[in-house]
Amino acid sequence: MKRRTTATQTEILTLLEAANTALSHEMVQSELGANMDRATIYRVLNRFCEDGRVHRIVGDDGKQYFALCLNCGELRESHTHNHFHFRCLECGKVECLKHDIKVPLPDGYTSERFNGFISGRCKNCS
Amino acid sequence: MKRRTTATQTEILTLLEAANTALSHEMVQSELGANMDRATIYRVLNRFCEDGRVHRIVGDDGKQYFALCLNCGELRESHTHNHFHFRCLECGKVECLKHDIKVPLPDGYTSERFNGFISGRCKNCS
DNA sequence: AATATTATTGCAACAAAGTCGCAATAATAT
DNA sequence: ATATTATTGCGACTTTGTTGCAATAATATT
Repeated sequence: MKRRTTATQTEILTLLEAANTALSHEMVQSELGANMDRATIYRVLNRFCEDGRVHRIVGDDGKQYFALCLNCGELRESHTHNHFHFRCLECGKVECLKHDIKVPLPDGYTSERFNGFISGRCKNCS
Repeated sequence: MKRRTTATQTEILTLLEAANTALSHEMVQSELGANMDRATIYRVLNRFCEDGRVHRIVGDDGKQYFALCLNCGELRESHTHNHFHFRCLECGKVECLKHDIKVPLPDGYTSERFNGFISGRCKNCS
């Protein structure tokens, strides 16, 4: 499946770059207008994940967030996104935290996906 | 709102104790039979959370899991559940990991909820 | 430049997770 | 034994996310 460049995809990508935070489908929708199809947004974001351009975080609200994650650029190839994400309960922003976290697993356990999430109040909102 | 003891509640509590892992609504349902009402299960579990008997974790599958968390008994009063949870992608078990994790937040940020989640393969399934 | 190929889109339908209102039931208090 | 009210069960609903299928449009082919 060779990828094609489309308007929708570039718009979403540009938005993610500009945002500098992790965005939910909802945020993308409301930024890019209601004329953009919901299913398409999901498909574009999922495609970005598959291609490793974006990583997916599941929030403690059960929703999916997507981020380019500029903080962990060097690690992107290796697909280890072992950093936390912070969601401000006030303004809703979801950002990558810088530190990489190591969690000791019991013997014989192997990790496939890391999902660290903290919510609270960001600097602006506290 | 004074609490009352009911059959449903004790059943669920007993199940959580026996399980020694975190359970989703679905797991509770399938263990305790289809005759038990879905909404009731959710309400019971939410009540347990409010009462501090159980804590809620949101999985990287977007689902809620509930655990007595025997590992962190001493901490229960303080309501700080800063430990990770591990879900085996094979057998589906969700367990509390022992270690408490400290995540450094940027200046001015305050934490309200911690949700650490790792999925992979447990000892039995790898 | 015109055509063929097929990735992507838009729409509708769907599934699953979770919540809520309301009347019926059943634990506790009187 | 009765009154009070927390809990249950049912149904309806919302939100998130996915999927099938026909239409559209980006690339490859000639």
